[in-house]
Amino acid sequence: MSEHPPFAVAVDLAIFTIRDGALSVLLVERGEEPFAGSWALPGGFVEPDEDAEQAAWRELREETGVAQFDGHLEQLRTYSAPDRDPRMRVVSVAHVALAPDLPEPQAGTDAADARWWVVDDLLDAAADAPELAFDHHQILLDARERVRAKLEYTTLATEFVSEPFTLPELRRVYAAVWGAPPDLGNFRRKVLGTAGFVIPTNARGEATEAGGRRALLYRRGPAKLVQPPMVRG
Amino acid sequence: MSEHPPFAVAVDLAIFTIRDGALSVLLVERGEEPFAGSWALPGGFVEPDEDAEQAAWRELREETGVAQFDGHLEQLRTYSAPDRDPRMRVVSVAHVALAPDLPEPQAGTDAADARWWVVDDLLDAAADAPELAFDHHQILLDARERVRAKLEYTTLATEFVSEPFTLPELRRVYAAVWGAPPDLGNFRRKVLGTAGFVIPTNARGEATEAGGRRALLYRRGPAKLVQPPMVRG
DNA sequence: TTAATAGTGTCTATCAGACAATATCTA
DNA sequence: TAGATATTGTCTGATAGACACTATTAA
Repeated sequence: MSEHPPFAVAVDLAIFTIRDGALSVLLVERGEEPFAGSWALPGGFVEPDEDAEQAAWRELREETGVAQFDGHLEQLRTYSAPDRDPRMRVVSVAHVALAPDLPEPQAGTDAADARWWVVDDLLDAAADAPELAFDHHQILLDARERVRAKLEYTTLATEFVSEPFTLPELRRVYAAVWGAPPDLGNFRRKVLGTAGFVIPTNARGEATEAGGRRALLYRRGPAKLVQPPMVRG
Repeated sequence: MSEHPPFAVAVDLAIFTIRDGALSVLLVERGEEPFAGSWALPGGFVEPDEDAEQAAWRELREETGVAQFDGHLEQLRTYSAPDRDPRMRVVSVAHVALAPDLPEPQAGTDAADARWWVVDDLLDAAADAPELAFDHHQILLDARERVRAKLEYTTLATEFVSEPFTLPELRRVYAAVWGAPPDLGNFRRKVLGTAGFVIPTNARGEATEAGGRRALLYRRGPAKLVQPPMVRG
């Protein structure tokens, strides 16, 4: 057995939400070197008495400023290229978080600024999109693909909406993540035909200024999987 | 930003193959503390100049004794409980590897012994199944589930057979991983109906002592996904 | 009344599940 | 020829895709 050189272990988070109909991610502007002034995924080092998931939950609360975060968090994968951090050897356990529309974030102690970005603007080459620090561009790519894929075969989309919610709201989640809305009738058939996807209530949603029929309200059901999967348009 | 305490970063491997019709995994008997005498997944520490995947490939070659390993390797997930190694803080990036029937392994420098185990015997409570070291029972559980799931929507099963192979051979891979064989006719229709899953050759397989028609031989195709997925029996 | 949004119904091509029939091989 | 294995064919119920139609609401 060889020696085991010292590493630092960090967590990075791709925190997604739907804002104005677009899949958005929280970025922080780094206040310190390396990459001072660059935008990066929020994250931090794992403490001696916690595992990576606990560290991710802690960072999530710190960065969003939400004490009672009720969204979804899961491990994505680990990034460990030797030169990914110029300071020293840092291995990052990346995570993906989903949440209903969150408030504008507060800049943390080590971040100069923090704001929501439209994911497609960051990844699909928009004019004013910043380069991301470290390997965070790749992490964000992988994270978006994870979310896109999971909407197909899980009920994870409900984590993007606050309860109670309407089916048109839920459908707009799919539209935002996939880039195009699934067929209206087929979408309703799939969601309502999957036992435990949503639980109906008797209430109806708010009236909008534009008019139109008021939609029925639902809550999240216990089902986690959708089988057979929905197909990406 | 807080301090970043030193960690050791390791890789552990769940190396799967099909032996005698059963999904099998390579375990090593530990020769050193902690868990001396216990069986464990092969693994080792990440070196300063390599990333986790390179370390996994290196360990794979060392443990299987195969210089030219032509199977599949992918990252599973990272295990980081603070007390998972009693010596010190070790974070392990677990990987899954698939390969056609491999030779009996040689015990490495730090392993007292190495052998193949039937996975279901280890996980589904057989009488003589050993307790695994560290959190390797959980890792093996997660690894098996990853393989089971990926057979549904990918062509990964072909990584378990040597080229050229027959469809009955490929079907026995599904039987071993899922516990029951998929329907004969429907399986053939699915495999042959998925463009690029397998590439036909003109040759036929060897004759068996039991007799019977000789099966046609195929090679792996370029397709990686199966859509819609096969359904687990 | 009109425009906008929500919800329901229907037709059809496709396909998975089940299972039967035929072909080819060795002993 | 008999037994074993491989390959092909067929019937049917379920369902996804496409799209038309009805219902409800605000301006």
